[in-house]
Amino acid sequence: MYERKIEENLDCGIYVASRVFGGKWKCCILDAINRGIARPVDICNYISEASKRVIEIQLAELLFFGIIEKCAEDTYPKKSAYTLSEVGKTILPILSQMDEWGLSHSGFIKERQKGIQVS
Amino acid sequence: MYERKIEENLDCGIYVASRVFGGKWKCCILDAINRGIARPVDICNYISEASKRVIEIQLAELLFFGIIEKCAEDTYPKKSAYTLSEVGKTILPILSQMDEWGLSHSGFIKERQKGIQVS
DNA sequence: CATTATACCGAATCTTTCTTCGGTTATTGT
DNA sequence: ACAATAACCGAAGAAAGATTCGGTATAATG
Repeated sequence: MYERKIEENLDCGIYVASRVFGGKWKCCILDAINRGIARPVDICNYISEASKRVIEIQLAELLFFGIIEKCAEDTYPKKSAYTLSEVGKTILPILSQMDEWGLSHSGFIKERQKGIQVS
Repeated sequence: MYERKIEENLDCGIYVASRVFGGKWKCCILDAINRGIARPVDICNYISEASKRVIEIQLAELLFFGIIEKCAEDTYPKKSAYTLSEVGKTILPILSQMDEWGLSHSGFIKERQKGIQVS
């Protein structure tokens, strides 16, 4: 976790949302957990492009914000297992909407990106 | 605009979405334009916390992606004016959803942030 | 009981993004 | 014509975020 130098504006809802489930991998992590991939190792394997460390950090953050829960009731796993909290589940519809939007416009965006290494 | 060193995964809808309207200020810019704040100066004043430069850059990016349009038909303004494109308008419901989510959970998040300068 | 796997953590480094600052060009208003 | 304002750009550097690497502790396995 990082020390901020510039104050945040938590009065903007969009800012709060991107604070909580923005970032490069948090959505993927939530998606994984929602699919029942509960243990850190499994999440890391599922999102193999991401570094192990960032998944650890973001799991900790999601836990901190109460978006996910760490369960002791280890049915299958050996140790840690995460599930979505009630609050966490309220994020899912937003994620699907974003995913849907992105997928239906990805061709268009890819076209624009072609031959362009900048953004 | 910045030169990327790591390739992007445009096959993930969420990634595409955050590529197009993620970032620190793009949502605010879209919100401003949606409210009829059309000219760059006015947008800068509306989002006074953001630097002028980043608004210029992100306006250019939104224009590049076809999310906004630059209009020559200057009714009121002296020079540039931006409006949401048809594609741009499809983003609005997602923004409201995010805003709504953020606002209804901001108290909770603020509480967690208290006395903590990290995230 | 030694080995292995898992869950974490800290620090250094690197990439991406944002900000600051100093420009140029063109339009507006007097 | 001349200042003032607006739009836009480039480059340097700061800040945020991600990655890499090397740890410790503890639980599972043979």
